[in-house]
Amino acid sequence: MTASPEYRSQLHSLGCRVTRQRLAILHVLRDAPGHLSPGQVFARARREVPGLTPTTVYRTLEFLRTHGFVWQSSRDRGHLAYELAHDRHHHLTCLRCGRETALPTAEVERAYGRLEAVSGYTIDHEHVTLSGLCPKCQAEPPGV
Amino acid sequence: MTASPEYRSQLHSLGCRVTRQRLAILHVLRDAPGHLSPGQVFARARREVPGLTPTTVYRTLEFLRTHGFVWQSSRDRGHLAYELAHDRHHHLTCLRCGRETALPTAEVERAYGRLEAVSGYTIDHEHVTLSGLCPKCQAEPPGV
DNA sequence: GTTAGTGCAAACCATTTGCAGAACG
DNA sequence: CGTTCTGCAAATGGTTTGCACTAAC
Repeated sequence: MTASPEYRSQLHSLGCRVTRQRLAILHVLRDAPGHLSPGQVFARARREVPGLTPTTVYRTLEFLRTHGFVWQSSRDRGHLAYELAHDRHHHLTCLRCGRETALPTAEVERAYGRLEAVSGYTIDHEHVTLSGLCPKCQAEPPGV
Repeated sequence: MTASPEYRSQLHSLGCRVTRQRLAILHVLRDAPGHLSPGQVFARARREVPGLTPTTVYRTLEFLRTHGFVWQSSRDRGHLAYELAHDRHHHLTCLRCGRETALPTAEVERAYGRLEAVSGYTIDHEHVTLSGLCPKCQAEPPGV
């Protein structure tokens, strides 16, 4: 969590106020390797802003989403997850060990492009998080 | 909701009891075109079993899932959805009008196959529900 | 008759909302 | 200073759990 003139100016140019809470939440998302749940964002951002409340986290995440700062996706057990939007990469989450792996955007686009052509739909790429078994966990015995 | 000797025998062979509630919920899922939320399952199954409770629906869906009768997937706004497992087809849900369209399994397999090859993962096809805009809604003005 | 399954009520947890005070510009 | 944003507290809604009763076998 270092200084962040980029975020300051981005928020400012939107006519929005630059608050410690928004900066802290942006920092948390920037430093996270993959997706974070609202609860995880709250736990980490509270370290930077002690008086922070979950309410503010939810409102800020929704604010950041509507302004294009973060992407939202559906994750396990039907809960929401957020990630910074600066680079649009896709994730594969391992169902067993939880590890997240980035997917080449080009491949994902190509895969969905075929499905779009077949169906006529415009597929909403951002809202999909793929999950499966990573190579390591495939090699391990299926027990546990 | 007709007679269902298939479900009776399937349940029976597992050593599980054949109850009106389980049969009703299986009928509801069988007659549904796509995914259903627990709440939707409850509303429909209650018509067949008046005294049914949401509790039983949740427990039964979890029971059916662990025994391979239904698939579970993450849907919009981070909620759960279920569908009968007998035929593995994939769905595309329109974000605006909610219409569900079946996708040719072969195409989906091919799309994911590429991603699996690139990543080394085994992708869990069943837990993904794709969403986007259907052709009709794409043609309509973006307002509202 | 046993045991699994259900209904009821209450608990639980993530998320949302109303409102008054604090902070940004 | 005016407006936006936040904190607090309470409400909400979907989901889970404990326990006693019912029903399947």
